[in-house]
Amino acid sequence: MGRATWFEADGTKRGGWTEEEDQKLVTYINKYGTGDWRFLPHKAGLQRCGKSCRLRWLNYLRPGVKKGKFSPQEEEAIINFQSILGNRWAVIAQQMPGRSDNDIKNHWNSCLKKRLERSRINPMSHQPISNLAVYTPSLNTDCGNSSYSTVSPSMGSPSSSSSCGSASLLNKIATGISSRQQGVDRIKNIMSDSRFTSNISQEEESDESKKDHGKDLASDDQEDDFLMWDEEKVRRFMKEFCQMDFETNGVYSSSSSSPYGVYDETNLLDD
DNA sequence: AAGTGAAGCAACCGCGGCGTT
DNA sequence: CAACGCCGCGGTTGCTTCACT
Repeated sequence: MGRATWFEADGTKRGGWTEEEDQKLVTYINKYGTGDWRFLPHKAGLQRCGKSCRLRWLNYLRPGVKKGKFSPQEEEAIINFQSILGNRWAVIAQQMPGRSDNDIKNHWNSCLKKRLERSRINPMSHQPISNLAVYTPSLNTDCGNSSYSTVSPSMGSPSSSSSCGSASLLNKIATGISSRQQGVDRIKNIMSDSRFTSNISQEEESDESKKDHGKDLASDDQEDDFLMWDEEKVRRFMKEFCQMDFETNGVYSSSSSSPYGVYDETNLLDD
């Protein structure tokens, strides 16, 4: 599979990788490590750009990278994480050892997203699709559960964003703002749960006692913090999140055998 | 058996963040 | 503090394979 190979004007090779190239890259990295991607291709004897080498290594050649089909548990986990974190594939990948962000992203875009849509669940909001929500975004008056309702207010008038005529821009707006805002909204709900609030706030208190926080966990400041969470913080959150029961909006089941999360997608996975 | 569309996978592109100068 | 360059990330594209008609 993959793309046909071709050469740029400067002699850089593009497209699909050969076994020989893979071998060269693996041999070099095993010996010298990744280091500076700029010079790595030249040193490894490859006519590739550093970016291409990096991608190939991270998504395919890196030790421990898991190939093949996603298990139902993994799919469940992806849906779970996506509902909370949005399209932050790198963060999601960190929670799923062996899977690359590219792999997860591909699987979401090519399979899981469509599966949710077939089941009439909005893959952005993870809420059941209603005709009202789909066709009348500007009429949505609920408290931000729909992606549309989160896009419009923060971006000015809906017409201003759609009038640019760029599907790519609209996608960006939708995924960047709505999914993250959706995540923030959900996080706020979760954080308002006393169990979570007490657990996390205690840890925050001890971890960062030097800092003069004193902020409410559900405040706007906390939203901004959430958007910048590092791996450790996300991991901690996911740990808490996965231990919790949700009866809030019917999206989550009260229990799950999954090691990853609690999203009830049984009927979807059987699809 | 041939045609066609969907699904899956690999890789490229462009942008934003961050470190360095 | 602005300019620059590199890296990482997310979106998108292109190719192959598979399933169905």
